[in-house]
Amino acid sequence: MIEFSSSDIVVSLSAVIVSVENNRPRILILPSDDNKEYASLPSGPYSPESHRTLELGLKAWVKSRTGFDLGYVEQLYTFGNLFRSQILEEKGLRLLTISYLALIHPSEISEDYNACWQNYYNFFPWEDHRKGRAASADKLLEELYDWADEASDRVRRLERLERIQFAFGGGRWDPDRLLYRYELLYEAALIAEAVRDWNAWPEEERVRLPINRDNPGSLCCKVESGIPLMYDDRRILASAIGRLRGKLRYRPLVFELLPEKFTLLQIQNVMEAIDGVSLHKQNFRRLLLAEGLIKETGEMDRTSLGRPASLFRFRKSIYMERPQVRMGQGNN
Amino acid sequence: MIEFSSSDIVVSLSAVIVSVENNRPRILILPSDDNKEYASLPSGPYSPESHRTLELGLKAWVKSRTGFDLGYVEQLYTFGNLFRSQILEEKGLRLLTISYLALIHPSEISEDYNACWQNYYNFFPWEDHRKGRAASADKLLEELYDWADEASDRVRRLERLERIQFAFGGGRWDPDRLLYRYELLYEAALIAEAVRDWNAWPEEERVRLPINRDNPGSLCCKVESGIPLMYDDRRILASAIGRLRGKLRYRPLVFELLPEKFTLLQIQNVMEAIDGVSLHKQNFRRLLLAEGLIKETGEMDRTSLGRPASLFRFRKSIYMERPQVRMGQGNN
DNA sequence: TAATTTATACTCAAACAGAGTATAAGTCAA
DNA sequence: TTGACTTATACTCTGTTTGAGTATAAATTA
Repeated sequence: MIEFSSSDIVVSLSAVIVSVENNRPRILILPSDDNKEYASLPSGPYSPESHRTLELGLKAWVKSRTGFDLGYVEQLYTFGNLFRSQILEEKGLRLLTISYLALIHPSEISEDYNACWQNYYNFFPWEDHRKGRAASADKLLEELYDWADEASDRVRRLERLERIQFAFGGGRWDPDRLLYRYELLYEAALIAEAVRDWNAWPEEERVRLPINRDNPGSLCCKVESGIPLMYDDRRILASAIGRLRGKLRYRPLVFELLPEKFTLLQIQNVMEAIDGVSLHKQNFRRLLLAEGLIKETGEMDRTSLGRPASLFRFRKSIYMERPQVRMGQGNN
Repeated sequence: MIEFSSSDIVVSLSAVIVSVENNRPRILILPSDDNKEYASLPSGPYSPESHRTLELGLKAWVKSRTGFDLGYVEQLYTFGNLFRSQILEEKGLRLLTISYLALIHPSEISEDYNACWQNYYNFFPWEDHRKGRAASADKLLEELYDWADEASDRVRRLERLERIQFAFGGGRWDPDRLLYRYELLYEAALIAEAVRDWNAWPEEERVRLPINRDNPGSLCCKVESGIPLMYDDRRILASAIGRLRGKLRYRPLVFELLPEKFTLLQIQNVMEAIDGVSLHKQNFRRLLLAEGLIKETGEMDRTSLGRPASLFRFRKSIYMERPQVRMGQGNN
């Protein structure tokens, strides 16, 4: 029926584990140790003999390594292309990685385990527009225009300009296009991994040779384009955050990142942290209340400055009826 | 580094290959032969030694088997849970399936290869609401209410009713919830596969025991709930069509299913075929023209009855700038 | 020539999104 | 105790989008 063996394939599960603390969106990483130059995403083997489903396997593995019970878990993408792990490929093995997005509820987070959380904007500094357009976004944009000018002919140049426009410029900044931006930057060799991987790729598949104009001949990334990760882990991270941002807009996932009771501002802060944009407070409030997804508890939050805010709770019962959590745009 | 072997895993690539012909949305299937009771999706091995990427592997395999060059290809989901292939599991192997959605451009379709196309509403008869709400949707809804009544307690019953409401009833029919509906029907044992798989599952994981009230004791599905497929192929199909419907709303994928030049009605017909709903013609026109994704050719279509329609062409150049292809709702 | 069919233009009202003003209810520091 | 500051919440205004419908144009066929 299926006439092949797959002993030359190694299957792993990688997880992008997200939580939000104090307006900082963070992910769990395994820090680089002496042997490794790069940090990596938590990644474990897939053991069909001990787990009925992929997701259960992932949860069990994460639990055993970090002690965290994952809340929301969603499969993202399966990577199986060549040039992902040189070590395995030298042994004639192909690495197949099934990536997951997972959210951790604040109640799960114990103080004694604070080692490996990293603000994810460390990996995508151009993505945080909460205090106005990120400076690095504009710097990268300049670099991208240089890249467009290097195109071999006019059509190709225009195509590059169009992609740049779609990713970074034009009308409104779209947080959901994170992955698209990352891939464009990679292609333009403005991402450290692109430089690192340059030699591994066959000649005809290589991205632009990164040339530092100030120091011709050297391979380097001039601008702050974030911290690199192991293998293609930063790409996986990009797809996870992009997906999270998109999904937040039409499914009530925020509550997975909020305590049992919360104020409207807390919801807004989590949304803003993840999206990297700031929202119009009054309109955000209007939308949230119109949704009917939350219910007033009658209690007040007195921990913060200013007029106390009502505490709300998520109405799980109505979860399914109203899938939309729309959002406003723009600063106050 | 990754300390495990995966010789007990078998990896396959499955494809849901879609085209639209004459207002009928179709998929490619491998018909059941003498050995098999069920038809299945085209599915091939993943051979890392011969293909650089998963997608290239899929394309090559489909090309060799069917002669089709796939246009748009998108990875969907990777299935790796237990109870997917009894045959392999008896040998101690786990089947890992990476599923894909692929679209075939009409120009690719040769007349001599017409064997294996099937209208996908044959598998989801409750999904076609182009001529008003599908009769089978209402029949299934009745069955689902019976299922809700069978719940062990009040809370569980209300939860079921809520899910039923979300899937089938309430305000507006949402074509994007196809997968959700399929999974609900499966759980309520209204899908033939649920009955077929019933014995394979461990006791505590089983879905409802399907009882035909008219003929107590027998396992059966009373209503027309579509043609079953091999393994969990119909679930894969459901996720593919659901995804296609969703994506069509915010990416200009329709053009992958249309000839080089087309009338506005042709676009609408393809959209309606895939979504299974009918749209307001004038509003659809307004939206399409506002998008700027299409350009008039100046030519007219004289092949159909009535006033000739302008022929348009897809403006690829602007592809990236305007990702949205919104749609109106409702009948004329 | 009239009935039929499809295309296309235009109107109208309700709902919604973006932006802002106004006011309430707390804290904190002088 | 007052006034500056901070946050919450209510409400307004306007332009856009959406859903639904009317009107007219341009072809075919009986």
